[in-house]
Amino acid sequence: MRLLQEIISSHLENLLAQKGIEKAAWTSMLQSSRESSQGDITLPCFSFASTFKMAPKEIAEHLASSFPRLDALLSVDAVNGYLNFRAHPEWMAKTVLSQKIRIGDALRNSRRTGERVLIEHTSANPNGPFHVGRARNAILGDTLVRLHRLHGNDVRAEYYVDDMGKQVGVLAWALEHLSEEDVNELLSDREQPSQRWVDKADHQRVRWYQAAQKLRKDADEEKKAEIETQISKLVHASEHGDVNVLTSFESAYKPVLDGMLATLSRLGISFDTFTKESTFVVDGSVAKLMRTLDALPIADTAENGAGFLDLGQRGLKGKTEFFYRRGDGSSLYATRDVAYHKWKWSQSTRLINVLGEDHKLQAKQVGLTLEELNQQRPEVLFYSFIKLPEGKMSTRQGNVVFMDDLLEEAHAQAADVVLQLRPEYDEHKIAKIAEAVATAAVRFNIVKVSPEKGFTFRWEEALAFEAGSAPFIMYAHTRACSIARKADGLAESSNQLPTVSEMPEGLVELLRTICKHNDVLERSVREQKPHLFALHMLDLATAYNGFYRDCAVVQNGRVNGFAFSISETARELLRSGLEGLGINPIEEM
RNA sequence: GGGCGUGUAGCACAGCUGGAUAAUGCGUCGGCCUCCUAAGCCGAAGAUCGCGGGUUCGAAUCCUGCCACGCCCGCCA
Repeated sequence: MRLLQEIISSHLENLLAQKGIEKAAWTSMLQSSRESSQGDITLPCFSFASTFKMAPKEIAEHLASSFPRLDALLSVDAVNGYLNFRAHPEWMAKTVLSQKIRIGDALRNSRRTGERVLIEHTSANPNGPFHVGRARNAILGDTLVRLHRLHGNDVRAEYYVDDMGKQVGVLAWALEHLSEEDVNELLSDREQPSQRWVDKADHQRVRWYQAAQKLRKDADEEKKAEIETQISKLVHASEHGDVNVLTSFESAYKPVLDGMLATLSRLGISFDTFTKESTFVVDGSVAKLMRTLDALPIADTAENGAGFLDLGQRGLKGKTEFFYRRGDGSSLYATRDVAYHKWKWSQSTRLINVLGEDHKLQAKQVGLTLEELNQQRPEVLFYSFIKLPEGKMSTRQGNVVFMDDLLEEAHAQAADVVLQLRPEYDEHKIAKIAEAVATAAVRFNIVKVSPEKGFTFRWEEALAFEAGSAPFIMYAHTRACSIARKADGLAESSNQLPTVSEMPEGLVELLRTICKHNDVLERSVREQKPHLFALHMLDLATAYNGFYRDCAVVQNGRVNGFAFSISETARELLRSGLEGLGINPIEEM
């Protein structure tokens, strides 16, 4: 539709310039119609009233009558002060078939934009399995990665591995000091973990972590002090770049991380690069950074020698001290994050981070510090947490839904549905479809809502396979695939472009939706709003279903060439769009 | 206490760079399989856009006060 807007814009410019109205004054007002029954593009004329010295209604009428007749437009109407433009269906059909609407593709043929984007997402501490809450980051991040690729950007998906500090220290300590019996005894009051995952390292080792946390909290004072001393020693060593300790940490968390990545892999999520937090301690860049920060005008030192920046001078409200060095000289998580970001800027021209809302303050501090170092702050996509109907999702309280369990349940329920709907399919085929449907439903359920909305996880919604869900879009795609199979090898009955009067509503609506496709993708990528594209894909599927209802592509053994071309275009957009959402575009279901 | 975010039909959610009759899905009620896969299609009912004030020709959208909920306010990560 952007194309149409540009066409209208160029003609409008002449008309309005005669009245002395500059393009800048109205260009943002020329927009997609809110009231789609009235037109496709609308210009509200109210603000011209004083310049024209006419009522808005008359201005719109005047503009409508003097607007030139164009092939691209079916009508130009004035309604109550609005100037409404309706796209000509024949023009839309020609535009769609002439490939002016770029057909996106997640894997190949993308138009390159030349933009290099580094998207960091997930970066979860490798201390236990993903629950649905933590997975929102991965799903949002991976969708963003895919949409950027679909749009033609060069994208690198990066996982920042938290391989030092307290959390990994606790895990490493536990694995060394606690036996399986110790762990079982410490966690005896908890629900036993699912037998299904006993061999999966993330589910296995998290018990050591939990047991250690329990000891740190509940053991007698003497024992607690001993444990704290041992862990502190490890953490301290890691923060000073002790390679032996870091290596032992790695052997503690690596299997956990691999287990977590296996879960993500089932959802179609993968990473191009992994960068370890310790890298920047070991290579000296953190120490160098701290010296640079010391020299800043807003830097200051606390009584015990700790270093901080007074970000209040840069507009930060509330607590304004941002500590980057402890009294003992070691770095903090945030310091390393600044060093990491400096390095990231050396790798790419655009940085995007996906972070939970709890990181907002931290991200602000890091951003301000980067600006203080004459570097840009990264773009950040913040998301709110997923709650359970019973309350907050928390590993500690055992109040969680593990992604592994959700996927198993989703698969089982999807398989039931397939079996019921397609009893003729064999076991293998059912399993394949069920897996695609299950993972798609789970991803889509999360990605379709705006990230800042804190939503409550409900099984029945995550496992909905009807309209408004991923399977609805997948189903429209399988219909298009089915038509393509049927049409293969058949003779064409005609290949004429129909006239407007011959075009049914379903066809026109599909053309309209296809014309919007890349506008939505572009906006989704520019504004970091994956849900916009997800919702557009629902619209596209709905529009395709309307086309399917109104236009017979294959009839009496003959293929309508025109309708088939439109169907094929929609099929390609559905396929690539589904891939952009991380959904396997299966051809039958 | 301070900062940030959210509040839209029974439920969930879109719209928030101001524009017309507030979009969509679930649920409810009613209809459609001799016809390219009915995981579909068609129709109906259902909304004081949290509450009050302000700006404007025009406010769900901007400003302001209040209320409710979430997150943050470690020399933790």
